[in-house]
Amino acid sequence: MNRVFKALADPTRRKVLELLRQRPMTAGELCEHFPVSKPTMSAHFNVLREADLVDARKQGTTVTYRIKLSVLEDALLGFAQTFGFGADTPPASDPVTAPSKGPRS
Amino acid sequence: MNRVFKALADPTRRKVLELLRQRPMTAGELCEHFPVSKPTMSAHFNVLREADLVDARKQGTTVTYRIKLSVLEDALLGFAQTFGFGADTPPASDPVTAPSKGPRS
DNA sequence: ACTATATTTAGATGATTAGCTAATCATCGA
DNA sequence: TCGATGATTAGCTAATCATCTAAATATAGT
Repeated sequence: MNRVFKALADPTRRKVLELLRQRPMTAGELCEHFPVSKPTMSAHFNVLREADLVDARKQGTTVTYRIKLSVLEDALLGFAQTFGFGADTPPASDPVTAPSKGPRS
Repeated sequence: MNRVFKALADPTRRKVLELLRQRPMTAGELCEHFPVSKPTMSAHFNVLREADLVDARKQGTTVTYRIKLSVLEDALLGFAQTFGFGADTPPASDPVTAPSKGPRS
């Protein structure tokens, strides 16, 4: 999950995900949307793959990237629920800070 | 919003936010929960403040940090809605990729 | 005014990151 | 088999980042 947030920290990568939300796209197709070199984009794709946010499928000479929506959803909503918003699930009762569990005072 | 995601990219800072979810805490109190030096924590607090995720209130010699839940919620759920989950709002129709607007093909 | 406490600032360092160009790999069509 | 195309790898640089120690600042209490 740390990797997911690290991946989301870069605006280029967030925009890649938004593009992939519409439809799967090849590496080259994605590259056309950004003013950076293809190797740079390839590195971004790697970060997204290592975060398990996208799936890469090679077909012939092209690689098609597809967003893994459920992974993004789990990370995002899971974190959101920790703070009590985004769903009906109550905020986590953090054992560290829960009553009479913390080492404080 | 970029600053928010940058801030969330570090696990220490995410944990600070989780601690502040329970109650406002002073800088020193927060520091006790982490195995890093106080100046390092101070830097993390700065990042969180610049992302507008926390509010710093000085009282005498101590500084009390308070989470700004609405800012976190707006960023998190706003982004989540872009992808169609987390709320009843439909996913954004990205003008860049919407039909007959993109420079593609 | 002096001292102790809470926190931040300054300055340095090692690690990571985003970016580039050039080169390589892999696949397809002729 | 060659050459073109799509994509990644290698190797580099500049910038950012997390961390540290030492010093500075600010406030409170004596």
